[in-house]
Amino acid sequence: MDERWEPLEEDFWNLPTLEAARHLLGRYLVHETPAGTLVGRIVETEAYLGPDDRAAHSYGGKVTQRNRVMFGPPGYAYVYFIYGMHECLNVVTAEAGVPHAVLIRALEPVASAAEMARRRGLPPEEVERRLARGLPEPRLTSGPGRLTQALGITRAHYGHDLRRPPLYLTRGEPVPDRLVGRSPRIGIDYAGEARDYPWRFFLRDNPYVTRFPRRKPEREGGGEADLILRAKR
DNA sequence: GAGTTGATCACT
DNA sequence: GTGATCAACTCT
Repeated sequence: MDERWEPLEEDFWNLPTLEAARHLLGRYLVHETPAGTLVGRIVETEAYLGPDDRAAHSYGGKVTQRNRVMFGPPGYAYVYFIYGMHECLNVVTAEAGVPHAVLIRALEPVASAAEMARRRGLPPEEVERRLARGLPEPRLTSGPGRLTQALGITRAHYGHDLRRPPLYLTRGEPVPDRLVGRSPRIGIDYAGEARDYPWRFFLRDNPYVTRFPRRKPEREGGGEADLILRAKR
């Protein structure tokens, strides 16, 4: 039998946020739409641990219209709009009152890639051909703004329970530690000391993981997800 | 390196 | 309420 499509274990939502971010890797994100069931496998995440994390929207602990769902119980969607054009999806983690969330940064397409291509403004047949040949098509779902566009996720999903259709998580294909990489988070240079926290998790050598913008790998291998430290400022 | 608009914040 | 600032990004 195929466990990939089973619901997430219910005690997943009891995990501390950094473990949740690590163990979201390999899971399937499923969106059932009239145009098809869009599915991607999570290959990159970032943890945001307010109120002490300067990069988190919940930094400082103040509840706003935008961040309020982060303060609620885990398992719900925090979708925000950024740079005037992109939507980003987070999974709320940690118990109510602890404003943590995990940003989904990249997916690997699993089903309905042609429909994802349409939504992304890419030629569906061409994309399907590439994927059928085993070639990657990162423009589909590589990046937090791209994957929401590909799966049709918007602020209309704000506060949605990610255990329920039409948008939910399943067990997917679990990932062993040796395939997990770790690094500082992307795009938060303003966040002071928090910019160096290694709270980004990704699948090693997966073509859908976003590139490293500003750091060099320090070392290789290692059983436990090993650290990649920033080179300079 | 520019684009684009909404959320937040410091004020009136 | 009003206006300034700037963002957990993407594409050229």
